[in-house]
Amino acid sequence: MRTTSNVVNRLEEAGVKPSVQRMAIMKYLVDHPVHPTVDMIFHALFPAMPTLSKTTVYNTLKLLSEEGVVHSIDIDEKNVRYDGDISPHAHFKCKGCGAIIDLHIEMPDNKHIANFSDLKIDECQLYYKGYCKNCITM
Amino acid sequence: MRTTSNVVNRLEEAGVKPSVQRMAIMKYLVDHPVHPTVDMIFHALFPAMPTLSKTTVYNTLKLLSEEGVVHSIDIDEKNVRYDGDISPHAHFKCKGCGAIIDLHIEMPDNKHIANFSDLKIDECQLYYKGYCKNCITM
DNA sequence: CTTTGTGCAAATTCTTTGCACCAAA
DNA sequence: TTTGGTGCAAAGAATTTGCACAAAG
Repeated sequence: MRTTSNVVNRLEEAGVKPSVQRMAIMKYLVDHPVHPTVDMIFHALFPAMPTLSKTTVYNTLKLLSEEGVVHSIDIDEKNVRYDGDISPHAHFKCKGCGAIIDLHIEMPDNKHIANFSDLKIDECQLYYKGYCKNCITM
Repeated sequence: MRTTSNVVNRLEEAGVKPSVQRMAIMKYLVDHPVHPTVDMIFHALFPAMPTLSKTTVYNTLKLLSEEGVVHSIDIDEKNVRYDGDISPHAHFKCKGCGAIIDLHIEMPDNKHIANFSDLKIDECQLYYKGYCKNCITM
């Protein structure tokens, strides 16, 4: 299957051993670009993997985001969200339904901040909040 | 005192009754633009206000941010930060010392997203992470 | 009085930790 | 074996909730 080999590659390239659990979590993220929470991932995988523990999901996502294989997203005050798409893009959160949507717009240029040269910037997150199509009318 | 009357004005303009506690919290935010957590605010005010409860700090900040008097900042995974400066600006978080610094740079133009016209955007947050001057060398 | 704000204590929720067991090299 | 991964149960930390009391008009 296409995704599976991609997933193995992405893990191995980052020096992460592709265990069954790690591959399942990574594959889930790639196949479900909805920026799921730990809980969502756990409940999605549990039926097919009844020995999976939430601790492992936490451990894995922590490892993967430290290694840069996935991104963690703090757009939601309540839970951390995870994104398997690490290309630069912004996010929009609907305050009505809670959905988090990718915005593939141009990200701000870090050179703008060359002035603030006493900072070493290595991450940038751009978040928008408002209401999506379905929630505007309500 | 300058700040106090400003604080009263900002609360009243938003239709928030200026109780002693609310004024103290608002004044603290304006006078200490370090994007404090609930806990920091509580511990700063408690000595002079021994009956203050953390619940009231939570209640007040929730109310103030709902009314747009302050901004809540999700740059830190662990605790929500609050900002009394509601002018548009970006934030930088040092991954070394944890400091959160204002970046008064131009914010991205929402018109860029006019294409995504099926979204009603009413908030924008721009976060940078990295290392500050003092933490780069370590 | 009546409404609104405050604050204690308990409950909830998300996340981390300690430790024992399992698996792969 | 030895190292690293997994998972349970417990701990920890941040925030919310329920309810009684206090304050203000």
